[in-house]
Amino acid sequence: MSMLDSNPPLSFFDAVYHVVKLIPHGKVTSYGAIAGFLGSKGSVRMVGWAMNASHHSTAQIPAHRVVNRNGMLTGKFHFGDPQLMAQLLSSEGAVIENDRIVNFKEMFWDPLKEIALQSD
DNA sequence: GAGGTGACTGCGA
DNA sequence: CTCGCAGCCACCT
Repeated sequence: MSMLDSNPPLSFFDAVYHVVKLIPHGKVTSYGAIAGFLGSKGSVRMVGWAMNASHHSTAQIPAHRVVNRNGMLTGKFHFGDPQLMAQLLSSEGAVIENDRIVNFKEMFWDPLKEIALQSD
């Protein structure tokens, strides 16, 4: 079968998209948190790569809610307009200052913890 | 089939 | 404080 015909149960990208779509409004998370939730803490790069491909996905991915561990808007240049990411986050209650979420700690949403609590 | 790439992270100097 | 390096793995050429 060709690689285009591959039909895995759930690709790594899809898993990332699933987690990102679970991020509540007004909350944000980090690449490392997502990678840790997926069980591959070392795959943080792949998470970012998945977000890059999120544009290719038809589903709406709130990629603006994913930032690095410092709460910095590292991927803001991938939204077409560099200000869009900060604008979206700002509209959700985030305080952006110098391309960084000042209240990042307050808005941080850890899927590994939050989802685990919801699961049971 | 093999090599290059990356929206990250942690540690060392 | 800043800067550099290694690790990790799926996707693309």
